[in-house]
Amino acid sequence: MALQVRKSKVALADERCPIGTCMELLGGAWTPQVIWSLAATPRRFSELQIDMKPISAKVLSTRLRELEAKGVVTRAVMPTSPPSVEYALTELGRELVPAIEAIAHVGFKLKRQAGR
Amino acid sequence: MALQVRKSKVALADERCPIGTCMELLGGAWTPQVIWSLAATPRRFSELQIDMKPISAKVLSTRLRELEAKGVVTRAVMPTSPPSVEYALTELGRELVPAIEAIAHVGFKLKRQAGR
DNA sequence: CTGTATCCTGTAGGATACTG
DNA sequence: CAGTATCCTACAGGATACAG
Repeated sequence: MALQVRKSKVALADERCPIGTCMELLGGAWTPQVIWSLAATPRRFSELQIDMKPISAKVLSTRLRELEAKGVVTRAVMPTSPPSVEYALTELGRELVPAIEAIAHVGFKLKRQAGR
Repeated sequence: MALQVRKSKVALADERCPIGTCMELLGGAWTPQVIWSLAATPRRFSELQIDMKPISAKVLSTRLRELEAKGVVTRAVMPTSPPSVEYALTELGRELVPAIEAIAHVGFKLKRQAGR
């Protein structure tokens, strides 16, 4: 599975469409799931990997770096041995949660209707 | 700009994550914007092109076909000359609107904060 | 007006292997 | 544990041209 967001010649964040502005943040494969996982509680790298089973380390790493660069998540290295790293949502990240929840809500509803 | 959704070996709609289920519907470049445009009122092909200025006819067409196949939009050919076609959201499509609105809301908020 | 058919390209992201 | 480095491929989607 994968979700990509590609920039085109025209900015995703068109002046007239606020959707692009937000999609820039939650675009990219697994991004909504990452935020969803972090919404409940801060998590470590390996925990996120487990949350999203088939995600590759590379992609998870990439996503986390992107989100960190965008100010959506924070990365905190715990001085333990072996080292562990905690990722958490920033305030900006929390603003995205309602949107993710709306998406998850629809998904949940669809799955219920879909059969089981 | 562009938004892609790619299927991987693992179903996007994982049993444990409802997000994938919903993202399957609004994945793909421009898909959220298409639904957003149709949310207000049914629209014709060329109107949608105008709404999303830089979208190519091919992609818009592709998106609309996908959404139609998924039961998100309906396509109605009006027997006029020249022919015009009206696209509208189905009931399923309307279920997606709150999620899109949540996304748009965040986007709008971010843009306001972002400067102007 | 409403598309469809081609062609072409970048790039996202999966696999795998390796590091501190 | 928490990544990074490569390599590789599929495929999304942009342009363009044409069609009913």
